[in-house]
Amino acid sequence: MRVSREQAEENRRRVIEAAGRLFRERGFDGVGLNDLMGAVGLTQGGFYKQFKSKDDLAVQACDQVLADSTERLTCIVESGVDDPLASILNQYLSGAHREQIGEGCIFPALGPDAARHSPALIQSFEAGIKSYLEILGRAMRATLTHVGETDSTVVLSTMVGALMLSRLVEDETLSNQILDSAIKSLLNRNDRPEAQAL
Amino acid sequence: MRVSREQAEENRRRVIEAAGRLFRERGFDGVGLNDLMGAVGLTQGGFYKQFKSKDDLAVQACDQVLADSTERLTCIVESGVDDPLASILNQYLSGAHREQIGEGCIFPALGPDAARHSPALIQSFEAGIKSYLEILGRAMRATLTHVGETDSTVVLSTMVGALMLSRLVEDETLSNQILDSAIKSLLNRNDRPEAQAL
DNA sequence: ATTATCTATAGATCTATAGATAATGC
DNA sequence: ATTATCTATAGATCTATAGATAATGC
Repeated sequence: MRVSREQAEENRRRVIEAAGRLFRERGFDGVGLNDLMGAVGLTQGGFYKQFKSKDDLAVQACDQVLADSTERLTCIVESGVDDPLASILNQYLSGAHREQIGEGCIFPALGPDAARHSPALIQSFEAGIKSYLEILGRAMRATLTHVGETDSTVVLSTMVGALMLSRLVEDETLSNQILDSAIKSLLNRNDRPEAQAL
Repeated sequence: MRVSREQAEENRRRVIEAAGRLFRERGFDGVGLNDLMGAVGLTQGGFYKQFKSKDDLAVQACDQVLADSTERLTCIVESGVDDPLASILNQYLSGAHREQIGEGCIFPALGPDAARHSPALIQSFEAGIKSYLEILGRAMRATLTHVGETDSTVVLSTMVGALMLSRLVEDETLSNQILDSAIKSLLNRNDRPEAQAL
């Protein structure tokens, strides 16, 4: 029954990862301890030897998800691609992201849920939002044609809102329009082609 | 114990109204049948004589909330005010709206929750989104300085995303910035003062 | 007589804890 | 000997149902 200390640490890591996915898919209240432990082949009895409480795991899982997401975004910005903002928007505001809620951005998946939970969870989200804003700001500055007026908060708000709404619309034409219009709006705003054309 | 038929109908109406507030405040899973019936002074035993299931009530409550919201927005647009879009944005993206989640817009309060629930609930939200888009489109067309490029989906996405994010940020300066930048962005985009200035 | 609401409860589920088991680590 | 995980269960809570109660409505 007992496993090595490294294996136990690995199990713990895998539970946190599974929790990140399951919470995004089903919400915090939609996942029980048996689901969380069962997702990695364990039983729920050992849960409290690994975590202080379900809320404790929720915070750790969200921290992990946010760390992964911000790293992915940072990689895009630092890849040296021509238009990092366009790269980010095209990935974020895609049908693939819309369908993969369990692997997707945490804000449109759990934002309102988190706002109702423990202060620790809100603080985790707040730190994540600030990281996102910082990275988006870098992406906007790295975009050559940028004219430098739009606040990065607007970019994030539109991204998060569009993805969330796109998941509430079964009419696929409208769902795609929500995503595509957001991309176009954020890139046009950034480039201001009309103003430059005049 | 028994009350008149009109009183029963009134009780039913009040349960639906209380449900709309409680669900937005605590999420669908955060409210029990005892909370819902207790909010209007009844006991939970009578619940199933009034509603088919908790999910049935959820759909009715969301329909009611959306009907109320769209009527409020329609009133603003039809009030003949100079800039209906600005009126809507200033109300929607305000600190007051941020603090009053129980009386506020349903999308940033329950959007992700709804996406996980029954198809009936998603359809209710989808119909609400289409109504919002239609009204926002009217508001944009009624705004004199409008240049007619921005999709109403972008306006709604930014509104919903900004309000949701503002509730996840305890740093009030940033929280206000998220709201204010969204207003400014959506009005500027609509007016295009820079393009006109050239 | 009908029925809106009540009390009571079944049955499921969820978080958390207790103690047993069997493998690791000294 | 220590401990990671297991089985088992306590205690709370939640949805839903059953049957009693007392007022309405014919």
